[in-house]
Amino acid sequence: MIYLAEKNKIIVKDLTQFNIKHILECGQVFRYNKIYENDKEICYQIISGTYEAKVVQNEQEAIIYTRDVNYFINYFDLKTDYNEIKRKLLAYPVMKKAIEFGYGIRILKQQPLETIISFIISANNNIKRIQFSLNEMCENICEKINGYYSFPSLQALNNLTTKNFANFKVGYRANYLVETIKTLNNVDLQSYYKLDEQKLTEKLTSLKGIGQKVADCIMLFAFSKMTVFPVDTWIEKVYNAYFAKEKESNRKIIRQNLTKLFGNLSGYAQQYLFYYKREMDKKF
DNA sequence: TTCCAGGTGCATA
DNA sequence: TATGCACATGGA
Repeated sequence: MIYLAEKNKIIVKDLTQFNIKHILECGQVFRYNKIYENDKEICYQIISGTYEAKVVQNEQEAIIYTRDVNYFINYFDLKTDYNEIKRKLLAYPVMKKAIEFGYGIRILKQQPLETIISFIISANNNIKRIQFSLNEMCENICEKINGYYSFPSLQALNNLTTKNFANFKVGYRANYLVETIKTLNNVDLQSYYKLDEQKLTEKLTSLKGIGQKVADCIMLFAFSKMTVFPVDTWIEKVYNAYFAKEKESNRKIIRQNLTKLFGNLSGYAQQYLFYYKREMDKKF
């Protein structure tokens, strides 16, 4: 067990497989804020649906302060041993640097509705503006309770027009969002947890603004499907740098090859590689 | 000015 | 089934 749960906090002792910076900044989630950072510790606020936590991490431990301990034990997937996963992934030589760099990544268990909306906005966009748009949306239609804005319910999202979304700077995705929200009124997202990868892909890609890549992200970050390998512009770069014999730009083929290579560890591998490549390219 | 960012929809062949 | 273009937006 890597954590200890108390009434209003979770203490994570094993920092070889939990690093709040890696977890939040690896690109899987958008609604978080760095509250402060000094030479001793770092503090983030994270909002998921209507839940909120503040995480303070120093050299010895990470403490997750929250009213909803059980929610965040599941959210951070604290019952899974990531050292075992990383050990298996190290069988692939290219993974070594990526895992050393993002050793504290954990794949979050996010809420389906929030993940769907977030990743529709993510298409052909950059992370900074995805965060901006989501925050604008939340701050405009949710009330500030206990110092933060929740993610809106489906009911609240129903009130938003294309023009509203345009004001949140989602660009041409505004209409996709309105259409998908309309469709979701007749969908039980909880029932999607039971579906296999193929069925779930069919359901998700039938929604406006969701293709293979966005569906993969939703399956990975909300439905814990570890057999998927979302291929975006960064993974295409990774593939051509470390895996390809000759340059490949067909993302369907890239996805086929990577899922074949990593099997049921695909989702984990993808996230270590994405974070590593993106951060490395930022620095130079 | 052009390119790029966690791509998708749609028309066309 | 595969290919190519349009699509908002703002930073580099």
